Amino acid sequence: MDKPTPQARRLAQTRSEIIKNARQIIVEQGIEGLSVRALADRIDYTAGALYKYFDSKDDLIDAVRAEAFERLNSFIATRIQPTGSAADMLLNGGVAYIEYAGQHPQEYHLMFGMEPSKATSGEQRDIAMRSLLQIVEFGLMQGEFVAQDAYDASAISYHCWATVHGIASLQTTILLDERDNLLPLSREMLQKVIDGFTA
Amino acid sequence: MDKPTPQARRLAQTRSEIIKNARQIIVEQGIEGLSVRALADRIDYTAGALYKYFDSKDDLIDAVRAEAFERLNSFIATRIQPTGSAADMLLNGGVAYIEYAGQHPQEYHLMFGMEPSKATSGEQRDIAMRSLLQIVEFGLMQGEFVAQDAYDASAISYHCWATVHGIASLQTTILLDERDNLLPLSREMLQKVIDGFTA
DNA sequence: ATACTGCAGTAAACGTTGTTCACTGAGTGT
DNA sequence: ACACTCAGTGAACAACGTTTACTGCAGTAT
Repeated sequence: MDKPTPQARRLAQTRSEIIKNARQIIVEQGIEGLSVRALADRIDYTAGALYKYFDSKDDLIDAVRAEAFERLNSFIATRIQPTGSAADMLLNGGVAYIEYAGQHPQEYHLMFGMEPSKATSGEQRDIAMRSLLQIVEFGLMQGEFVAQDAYDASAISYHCWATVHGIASLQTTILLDERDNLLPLSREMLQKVIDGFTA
Repeated sequence: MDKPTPQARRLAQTRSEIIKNARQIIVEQGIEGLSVRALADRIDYTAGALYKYFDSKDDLIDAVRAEAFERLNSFIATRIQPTGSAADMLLNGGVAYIEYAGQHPQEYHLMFGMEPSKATSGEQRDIAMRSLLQIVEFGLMQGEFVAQDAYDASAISYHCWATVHGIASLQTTILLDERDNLLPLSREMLQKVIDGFTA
């Protein structure tokens, strides 16, 4: 079922080529450097041609954003080994998140710096959210973490998410202090947060 | 010295009128709704006229951003009474920050959602940073807080800043959970962070 | 009073942006 | 050989940020 016809393959191929080059422009020059014409020139197309593949520039950007979320998610996944404790998974996953944001500031800004306005990328974000929630629930279930009142699993997830996101965001915009490397400090901060709900 | 001549007064007056209306457009329609022509129309000017008051649109936006920082800073200041403990100041200040961000999402996005690129607004941001650092140092000095290793005053500030910023940022973009009111939970999370470095 | 000067504001233009649309030309199925 | 689909073109559109030559008024000096 759903055998991809050759035409459909070509279409998908071109589409992903467009997305790939759009991403490269963003990485090199930031989101402001991405114009439909500049992107078309880069792949020897005409500006109008791109509208056979995307309804609008916003649509295109959202596709790039969705891909960025995928990259972020899979990078984090490589840093989490399911054998470890829930605390380790949270810590390593969070640090990976911060590290990725630091190494890909333009992509990170694309993902979180502006309102998504489309649903495609939101899906990917929800995936990340759910896996975070699963880890927390796992930790709660086997007594590694402890909840109280309104500070339940989703609240704990929210707290971790917010901490990691806050650190990553500050890191890309403001270097509050001139440290050689913020990662160890980030790890320490995250560890403190995790300690806050560890039994 | 520095008696403001009538012309200078008028110039400053018009300038602030422009900023005020730019802010209103942003609040009503978001940053995307702000065009030089739309702004000029609103105050019965011509687009070109605004360039007598600002070098560029970016310049204008940065002025709006600087004003937004001032508003945020003074709002926080009203919620901090210097008589209380350092922990209370951090908690109330942080909650005020989150509250303000929730009530003025467009302004918040303007302040932190994009790279500043200009220095005028960065100044205001540094002011907020310094007063935060002062509170932490105050708390450390009288033994209310405790530092360790690399987790010194600036690291603690950074942690608070990141937490508050992360919560505020998530709040304006993603409502992870459908809660009636996120403020109590935010307060609780912030309290936990503060507990982490309280003696 | 008169002429000069500086400056606030205008109107029109320029180049670039996102987007649309009538068209072309090559490939495919019959 | 024919018709049809469809990826891609090129010109046009309105809106954008910005610049420039110009206008007319306020204030000042003579």
